[in-house]
Amino acid sequence: MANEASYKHKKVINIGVVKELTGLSQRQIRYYEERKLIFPDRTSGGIRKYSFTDIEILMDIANKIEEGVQTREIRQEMVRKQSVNNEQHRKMIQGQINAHFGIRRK
Amino acid sequence: MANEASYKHKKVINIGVVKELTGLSQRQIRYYEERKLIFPDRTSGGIRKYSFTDIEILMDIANKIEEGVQTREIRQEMVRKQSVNNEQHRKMIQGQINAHFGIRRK
DNA sequence: CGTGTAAGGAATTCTGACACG
DNA sequence: CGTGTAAGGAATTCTGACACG
Repeated sequence: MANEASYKHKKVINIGVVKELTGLSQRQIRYYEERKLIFPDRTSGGIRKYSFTDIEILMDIANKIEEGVQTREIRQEMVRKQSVNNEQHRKMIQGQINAHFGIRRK
Repeated sequence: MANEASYKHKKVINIGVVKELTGLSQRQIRYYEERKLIFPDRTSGGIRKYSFTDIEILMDIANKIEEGVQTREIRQEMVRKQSVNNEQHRKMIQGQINAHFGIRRK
């Protein structure tokens, strides 16, 4: 059976449902994509497909917008967090490599 | 944050995606509904909405059909399993009630 | 019984633009 | 900057029916 968590990231949801689940307008949802805050997939016909993760992100965005944060700032924050994650991930991988090979000496 | 597992049961997926994910035709998917094997939601406009659970069920159905099992038999099997589950659930609840109140005596 | 298909219509989504600010 | 809206078109989905078997 497939990993359950993968459902969360699978892009299968139309904008109409995203609208229902987030309370945002289609205009808002598309605008946040234009501002590079979300990245839906597309069908061959051009229909946007979102994941549950996208929906969670959109709700976070909505909160920040309400607080007066600009999309530009939200975007910068996302990029920053991403590079932090990448760094943490790099360190973790390196740690695993060390655990396997690093300490041992001939 | 919402229970992650709830994503699995949320009916948000259009038949086109279900078709992609299961490899079944729209005709087949709709027919299995007619035979009461799956129960998608509907939008106010009448568009069917499926969950990831529905997709899993559809893949099970597809396997059984391939094995030559009739929809009628699959249906009966589902009903049987459901009543077993209900019975187990009843017993479990009763067990919890007993654990709380049953053993103690004044 | 289970599935394909053509038919016509309806619901949904898409883009680009104008508007306000 | 962020969002609403009317406009026209395209992609998607729906139902009921005929067909084969």
